[in-house]
Amino acid sequence: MTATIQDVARAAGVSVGTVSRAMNDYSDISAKTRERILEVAKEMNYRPNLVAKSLSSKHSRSIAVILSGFLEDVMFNDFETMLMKGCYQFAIEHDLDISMYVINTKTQTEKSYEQLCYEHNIAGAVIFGLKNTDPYFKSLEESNKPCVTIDVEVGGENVSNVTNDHVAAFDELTQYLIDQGHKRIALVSGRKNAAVTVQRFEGAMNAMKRNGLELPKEWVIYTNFLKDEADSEVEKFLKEHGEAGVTAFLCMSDMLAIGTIEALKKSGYRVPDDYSVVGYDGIYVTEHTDPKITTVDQNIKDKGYEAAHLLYDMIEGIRPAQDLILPHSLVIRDSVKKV
Amino acid sequence: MTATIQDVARAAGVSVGTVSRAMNDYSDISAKTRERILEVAKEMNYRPNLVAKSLSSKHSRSIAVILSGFLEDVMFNDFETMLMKGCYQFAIEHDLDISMYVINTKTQTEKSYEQLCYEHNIAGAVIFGLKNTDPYFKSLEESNKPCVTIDVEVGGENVSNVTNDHVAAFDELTQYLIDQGHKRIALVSGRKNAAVTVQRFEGAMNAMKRNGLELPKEWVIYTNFLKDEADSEVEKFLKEHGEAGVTAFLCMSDMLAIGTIEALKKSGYRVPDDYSVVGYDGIYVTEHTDPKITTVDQNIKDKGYEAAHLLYDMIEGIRPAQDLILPHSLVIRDSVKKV
DNA sequence: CTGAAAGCGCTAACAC
DNA sequence: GTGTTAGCGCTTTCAG
Repeated sequence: MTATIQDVARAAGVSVGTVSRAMNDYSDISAKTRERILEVAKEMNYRPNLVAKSLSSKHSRSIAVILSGFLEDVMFNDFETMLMKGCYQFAIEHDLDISMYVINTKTQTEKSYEQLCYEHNIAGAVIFGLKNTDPYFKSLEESNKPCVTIDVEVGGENVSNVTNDHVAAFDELTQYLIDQGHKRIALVSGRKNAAVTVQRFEGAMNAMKRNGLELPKEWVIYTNFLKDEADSEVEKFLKEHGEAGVTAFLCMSDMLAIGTIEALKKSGYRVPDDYSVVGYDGIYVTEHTDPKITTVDQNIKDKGYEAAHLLYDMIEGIRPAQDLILPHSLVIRDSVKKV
Repeated sequence: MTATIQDVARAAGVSVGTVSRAMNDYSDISAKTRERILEVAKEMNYRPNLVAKSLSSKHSRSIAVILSGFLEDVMFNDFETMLMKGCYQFAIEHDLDISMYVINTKTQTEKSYEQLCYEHNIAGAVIFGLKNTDPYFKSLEESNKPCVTIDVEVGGENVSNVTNDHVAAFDELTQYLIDQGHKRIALVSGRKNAAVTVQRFEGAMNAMKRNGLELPKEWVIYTNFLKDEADSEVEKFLKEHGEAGVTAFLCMSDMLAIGTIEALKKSGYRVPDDYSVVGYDGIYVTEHTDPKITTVDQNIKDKGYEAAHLLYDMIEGIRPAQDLILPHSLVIRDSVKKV
């Protein structure tokens, strides 16, 4: 069995209180005793029980990454993984305890965010994958525990949002396509009412209008951000609109771009020779597809890192809840042809 | 603030002990009071504090997924994600609390597995990504907390291993390639001393020898299981050995197969027309690459599920530590040409 | 500076 | 059946 604070106190010939003071680097203890206790603790391989610690102190150095829809979604891609990496990176650098929990629409109704935090003595969480139809969406607003959402604006005293200027970014991406001479552009869209979809749509429209272009309804291809859907829907689109249709596909995510490219290849077309395709997100694989995909890089890992950072600052009272808009950058690669 | 057991007791006009009995569904309590207490608890939105619970009861319904190398490895692919999904799936179905922790070589030296469990009052863990050079590798053996490793045999009273018969599976895969008429086969290998590499190598050799084939040293391409390495190494290989070389690439993982195909395409070859390629693992993307990759499906999600299952049974004393060998299946798709 | 003691929220004997 | 009470391992007053 692992040594407890009692064991260390006994071995060092001091009280548990003193050991606690030594372990937590308090000032009201003589350097000499601290040294000695630390020595003894090390020898005994003592590790404070985090659980007891947080129970007793009522505040914890534990944060969480909460994933919504992890088990439901067919695919979980680089995006979420990179975001997690960023969070874990920050946590490890700052000696925070971090763990990942999974929720779904059902568990959200059973247990509020605050209760989840309370159950595990978690100081706060970064939440991914929340849909605007999820129960948490409203309950977060009244939460006393700080949290940071990604790309989804919830509102409330204790909730921050880390995002990008998706409107501007998608505008840039669209403009790039236009600058390359594309006038007839299909939009491969994500879930109709998702916040990110709405923003990106707005960006696309801004660019199109500015350039006097139109986006007919039938050129908008809706998906739930799933690659396979892009694949099948684009295939269908090609059959319906044929060669005379568009010259480029503007995709709301990289996964959709990958699906689109698959559909195009399957139908016997070459990218970018026959059709140009652009993605959005900047996930790892876009650098390794054929062709390499032109996309908007969201610096996803940084996004995770900054989300954890902001959460930490909120917990410590350093920064208030806020919307953090991170920079993005257009990454030009090989999936667009100048026409 | 969230209600405590005290609050519920007071509101229901009973003692905390009784509330505890009601909440935990003990038998020595009248149905009537139980009902009433549950009612009150529900109304108050009471949720027991798991932390206090495990601290007091000394056993917890919390398990963990521990990832080694999550932050170091350039890529974290479908494989680990599917494994996690399986674990979380089991946990959720069985009302276990599950969370994910990340370790690396450094943190492994600072804190043993047992200490990590102790710190968080975790009953046990499924551990992924352990390298045979990692500090945990030895320390797990003496652990009192049960754990389940994936594809890596550690040994010890409390450690199980969930794996596949990689020797047989890789033998089958190789045999398939041979059956399709391939005699000159390059092996795209993983990390030289990794357990999985050794096993797969053995499988390949078994099949080759049985068929009177040779595997010259220069046809073995070593990587660290990274796609990009496969890409660059295979490209190099093609330059060195040219057209007259091999007719097929036998890859130790799907990611390596993807990298290999990329290299082949980049060098102007078609798959499977010019070269055949097979992968191993059965990750999601192999179904959606161009061409679809012939591979060995490990049923990765099941693997995660069964790992969590076994862990649970070990914790509950239902099953002892053991090596669980799960079935695999050859999935024939489009990346191999009959020659 | 250090020890003693109360208490975090809960469980698990032990009484009655 | 139910209440009472002693901890679980730790932090944090409060004395001295």
